Amino acid sequence: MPRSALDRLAALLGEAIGAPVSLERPSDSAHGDFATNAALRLAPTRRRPPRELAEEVAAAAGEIALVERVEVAGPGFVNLWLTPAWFGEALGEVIEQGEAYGGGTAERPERVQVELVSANPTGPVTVASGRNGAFGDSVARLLELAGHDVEREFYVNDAGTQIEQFSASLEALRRGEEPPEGGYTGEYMRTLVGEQDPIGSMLDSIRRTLERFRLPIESWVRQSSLEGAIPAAIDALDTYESDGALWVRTSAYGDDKDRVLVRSAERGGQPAYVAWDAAYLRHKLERGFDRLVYVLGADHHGYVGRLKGLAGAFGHDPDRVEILIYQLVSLMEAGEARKMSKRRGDTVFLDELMDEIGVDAARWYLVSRGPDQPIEIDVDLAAERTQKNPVYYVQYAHARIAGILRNAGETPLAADLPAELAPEERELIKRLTEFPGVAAEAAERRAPHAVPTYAIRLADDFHRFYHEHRVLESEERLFRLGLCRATQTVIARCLDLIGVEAPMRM
RNA sequence: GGCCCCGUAGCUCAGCGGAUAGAGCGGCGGACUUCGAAUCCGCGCGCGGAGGUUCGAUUCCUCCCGGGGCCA
Repeated sequence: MPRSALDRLAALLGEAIGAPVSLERPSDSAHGDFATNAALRLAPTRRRPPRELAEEVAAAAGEIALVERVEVAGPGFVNLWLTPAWFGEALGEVIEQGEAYGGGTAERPERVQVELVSANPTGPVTVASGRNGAFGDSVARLLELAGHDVEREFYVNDAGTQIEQFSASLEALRRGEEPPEGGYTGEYMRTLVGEQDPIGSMLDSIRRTLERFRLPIESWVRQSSLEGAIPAAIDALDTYESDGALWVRTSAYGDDKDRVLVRSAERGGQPAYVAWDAAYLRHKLERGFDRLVYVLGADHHGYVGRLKGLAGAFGHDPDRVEILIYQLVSLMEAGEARKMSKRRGDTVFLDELMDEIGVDAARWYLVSRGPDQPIEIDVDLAAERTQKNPVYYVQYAHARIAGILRNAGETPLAADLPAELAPEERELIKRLTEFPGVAAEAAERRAPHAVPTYAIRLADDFHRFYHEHRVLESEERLFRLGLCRATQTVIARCLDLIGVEAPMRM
């Protein structure tokens, strides 16, 4: 599906040479507005010298009306310069499509469930869960933009040993005693002593925190509500008995070993954790999602094989289950690493981080690193560093544009093209045409950190344009107002994808 | 012991097998009589190490070193 003026150009070229073509923006603008390495890629399969193929690609490109100039360079690159008409078309479609620009790129829209955060209701949301939420929610937003139907779900672990520890700790506090070994000793526990329903109260707090974090949860599922569903889930699985225990044959579906579903009578005969996981997974599968996305921290990477194996053991395609793993958030204090523990209250809560640096900086910070990259938060520097957070750089570009449009008085809708485009205008428009590709790729790769990276570049191009050119008192007023509006739209979209506000003033 | 992730500039990080590897922060020096200076411009031989695959490797493969995590 052609996604933008850039993609249509690539498609045209691809058609001409009978192979897919991707257009890249060269780091050096002396190498054209866009360049393609198609000849280099094609050389091995067509058994032809790359330069020779490049000449043919160049000839084909020269036939396209929107291409102004073309050259063959280096080992076989083809560099393209585009006509003002192409720039006008590119800008026009951003203005015309507005908020829809860059959307609907999914080839096969799916019903997707994204399970995220799912923090134990035994304490406030930590920054570690904040990363889960920031990452997972941005993936969800990217999938929505691409055209998928997404539901965010929070799984409440309100049963099991953690909850027992939690309750026992509270009981001890109520009696004025110390919590048991391994119990919950965090400060926040004191506020729960008088609560009728401490779990429910904790859940309310979690709900408020996530709302403040601009993370909409469409569905909440309580683990305790699944207990009755365990027997039926077990019946539906591929299982066998051994040593008095009941096992599920996950190893037949990609897991590295089988798992105990129900412990042997000597060990209490209780369903194991895996049985709960199975009941929950079945509950998800039965709701008709095409895809189930789990967002889990690196400490849970052992779940990948288990969950996919369970899906297989239910007779479903394990590929319907997709597990996104992100590396952990660690704490630095006074130059030393600190092990975080919610039980001990030895952690930073998401609300504290938001108090300290604001919601926008927090969301930006937690999503801007790749999921495979561990995040270290230096508690001493967090507030100081945030003044330098690039989120403000991007927001400022948006506010600046808003100021110009306010002064302009009317809403510009046309992209009247001047006779000649300034270099800064060309760069900015090229950047805008990259957005649909960036968003689509970020969605496909589940890599939301590409969005802030792109947003910085876009803001950068805008600030440079702004510095060099007047908008209102210029001959190109209408065109430049259109360029501003288009830029503002795309910046706002980027910020929305990562849950950051796009301010009209700062 | 097995498995997962990471090692890129002083610091924090980008970089779907392609040209001379990029940003932000910090540092130094410049630019406001003009739509917002929270901005712009200039100053940078850094891909942990060794092999391999390839026309071409920061990117893919193997081993080693160094950090983090999970399981046993």
